Amino acid sequence: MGPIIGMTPEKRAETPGAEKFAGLSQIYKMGSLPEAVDAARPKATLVDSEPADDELTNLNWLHESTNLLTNFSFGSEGLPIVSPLYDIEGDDVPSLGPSCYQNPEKISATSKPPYSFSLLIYMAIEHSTNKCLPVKEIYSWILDRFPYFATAPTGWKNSVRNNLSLNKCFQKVERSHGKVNGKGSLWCVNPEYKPNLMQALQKQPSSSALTFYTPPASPQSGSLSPHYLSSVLTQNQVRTLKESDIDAATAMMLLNTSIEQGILECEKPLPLKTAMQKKRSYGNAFNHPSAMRLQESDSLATSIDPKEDHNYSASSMAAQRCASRSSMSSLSSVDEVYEFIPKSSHVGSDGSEGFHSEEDTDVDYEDDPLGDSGFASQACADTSEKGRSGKKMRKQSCQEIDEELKEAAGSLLHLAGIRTCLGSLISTAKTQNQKLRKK
DNA sequence: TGTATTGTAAACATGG
DNA sequence: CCCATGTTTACAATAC
Repeated sequence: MGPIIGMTPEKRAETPGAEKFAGLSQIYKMGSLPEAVDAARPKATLVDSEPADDELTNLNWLHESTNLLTNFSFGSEGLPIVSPLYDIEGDDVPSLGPSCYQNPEKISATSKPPYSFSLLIYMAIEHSTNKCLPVKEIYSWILDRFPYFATAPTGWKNSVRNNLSLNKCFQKVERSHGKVNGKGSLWCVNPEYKPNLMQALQKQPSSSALTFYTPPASPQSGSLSPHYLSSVLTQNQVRTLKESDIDAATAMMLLNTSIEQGILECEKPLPLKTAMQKKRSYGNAFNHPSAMRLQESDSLATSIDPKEDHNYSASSMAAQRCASRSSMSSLSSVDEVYEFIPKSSHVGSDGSEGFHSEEDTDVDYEDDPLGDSGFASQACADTSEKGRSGKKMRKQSCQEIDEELKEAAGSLLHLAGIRTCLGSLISTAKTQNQKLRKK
């Protein structure tokens, strides 16, 4: 492969499609997340998308994700329980300390690890509590586990950075401005590629990697159980809501995943963030056939340069996202999706295209005829406040807003691939609205 | 043999 | 200016 075509300097979420909807675009805008990861605690672990690969269509990876919530407790599978969730910063997670990491990696202290840099990075990140690490921590982790690098030429750090930059498996998350936490960004594993990384890791000769990352057998491999998934999500949600300081980035990815997963459900392509547009297609190694198949049939109307398209992640990522199976079907409404977003990350507060969340409804618009939708309710409420022109005006206004709501929500949900939810959602809301009006 | 992946090196930009 | 970080380019080695 020759030199790779230059990419646009702006790697962040600038997908035109996403820009149209500020709400979503903000949601996908990982890089701009305030307190994205610094605020993270043992947190809302990502509920990853599930590629429609045969090997990955089962819930192994999802189960693994669930296990992430429980500190990788694979004990039930008879696998060594190795909790990678020791807190690097020595926070609230019981620190097991590196001593419990006298894993086999260290045995080969002087030999080169059998892992590629991408896997090393992946392991490092996965070991972290926040599932995000600055480069320096990644260095440290690798050095700690693989002393080989202590004596290796310094070029390996360059390789690490190079890999982080180029490998689509890794996402950069900006640190929050206010926090003096060193310079540089935090790096996370792109949930989309996590299954692939795990798969790659399992293919490694090292049994330690296997015991470490091999997901347990799925209780329900093959197809998604909404209940199971719901329970996972609920667990996640509950945990999330308990945290006062929530990892917005994770929640974003969670939402991202959820919505993306819904995309496939409805087979509606969605232009999403193109944050992972990278030149050297490291991530292509993890593209699975199903994704490619979808890509072929994908009518995704992104404005990705076709030249870049085959090589970079944009379309393949979209396809891969589309390949992600999911949880959206288990969500009864948009609100359920948004419940996973920490309030701090809710959009619309800045007057952007407010796709208001439930919290708005609950707090401010209790008498909202469209209780499920703060979006319309606010407008209705405002109208009502001014509504000295009588019920007729108000009714008309609300009807108009209903229409707008349907349109807006329809567009958004259609875009998000969760349109299937819309029918029931709106009809329910409409019914409620009518009932209230009758009163 | 060609291609894809991975590793490595180096140049450069940016920011603390 | 130094250093860490991040990006980009280039090339080599390797596997398939």
